[in-house]
Amino acid sequence: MDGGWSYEQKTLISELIQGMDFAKQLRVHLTSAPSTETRDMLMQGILSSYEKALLILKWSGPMPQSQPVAAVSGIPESPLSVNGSPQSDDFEKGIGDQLQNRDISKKRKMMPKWTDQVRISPENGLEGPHDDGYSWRKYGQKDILGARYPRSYYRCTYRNTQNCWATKQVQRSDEDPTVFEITYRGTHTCGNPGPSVPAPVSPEKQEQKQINHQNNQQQQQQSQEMLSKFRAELSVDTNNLDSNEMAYRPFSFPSASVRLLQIEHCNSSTLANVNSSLFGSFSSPFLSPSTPESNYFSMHQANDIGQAHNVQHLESDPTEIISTNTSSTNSPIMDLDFSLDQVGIDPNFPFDTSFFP
DNA sequence: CTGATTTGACCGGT
DNA sequence: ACCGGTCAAATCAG
Repeated sequence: MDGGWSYEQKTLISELIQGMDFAKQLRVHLTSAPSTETRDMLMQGILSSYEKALLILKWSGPMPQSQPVAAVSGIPESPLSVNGSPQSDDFEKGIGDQLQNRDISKKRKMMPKWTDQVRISPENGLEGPHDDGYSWRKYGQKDILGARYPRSYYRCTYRNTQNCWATKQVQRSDEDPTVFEITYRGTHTCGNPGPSVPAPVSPEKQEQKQINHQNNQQQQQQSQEMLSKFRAELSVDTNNLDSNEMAYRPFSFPSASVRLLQIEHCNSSTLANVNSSLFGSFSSPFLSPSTPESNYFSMHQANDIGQAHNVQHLESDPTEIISTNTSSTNSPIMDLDFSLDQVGIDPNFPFDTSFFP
């Protein structure tokens, strides 16, 4: 925390340098040799370098003072944010060993949480069979006070088998039924990113179906209308894409929805985690070019990541997308206690904290 | 038959 | 006490 460079810091620097080096090589490669293998290899190198670096940052005493606010530079509208509380205590307790029921709820509470608002304009549609690669299992539905539509709860299918605690909630906006609000909580620790997985059924799709059946007739009509429109093609809103991002995108996508991604609550650790998620999502197309369901992020150039009004562009199924946290199975990166700002990582640079063996 | 969804009960936090 | 989130038995679907 003080004075000269510790071993960790040196390693950190070296990792970052290495990562940058890999990135440079990759750039060269992208412009010259289209060898997929080399590209992937370089990408792996980049990812692992950054991951190591991040880990080091985490374990070598993140916060200078007890005011994480400074690190995050403030998340104004975040209600739950910025409490300098020493959360890592319980958190790490939970991580290493078996999950005790009491800890779980605590742990969940401090899981990273972000909300993704998906709007579908009437002209647009959604084509459903989209999937972020994760498979979700619905475990509940609730009528929410003051909300016209019920909220659905999903958890990762591999919760039991792989101890993956990622969950999401889907809530249709009452004012604008074309808007779905998807709240993701926790990162996937299952190794089931599933670009290769055929994408089971999109839960929200079903929800729409279900809503059609359940709610009153007006809503039914509305929903059906929507469904059919969803099936039509989505238009791509490129308003928020900056040219950089465009250049990064290796492929075009046939349909897309515009999604507003806002990080809802976070303390510093959460924020960092979310950021890694964002990057992970963004980079996924690079890792698996064969996947048509990749996610695209357009980070809205925020000097202050804390503001985090990011826009993600993806294809299809507006209610399904995103999430994509990328955690590799034993990535303690979950609990990073720093802001990427600090280390000066270019938010535009796509990288993925996950790598699949 | 197996796995996913539904839905009322339950539980914990406020 | 209320409300949101989760559980789990019943039900459904492939």
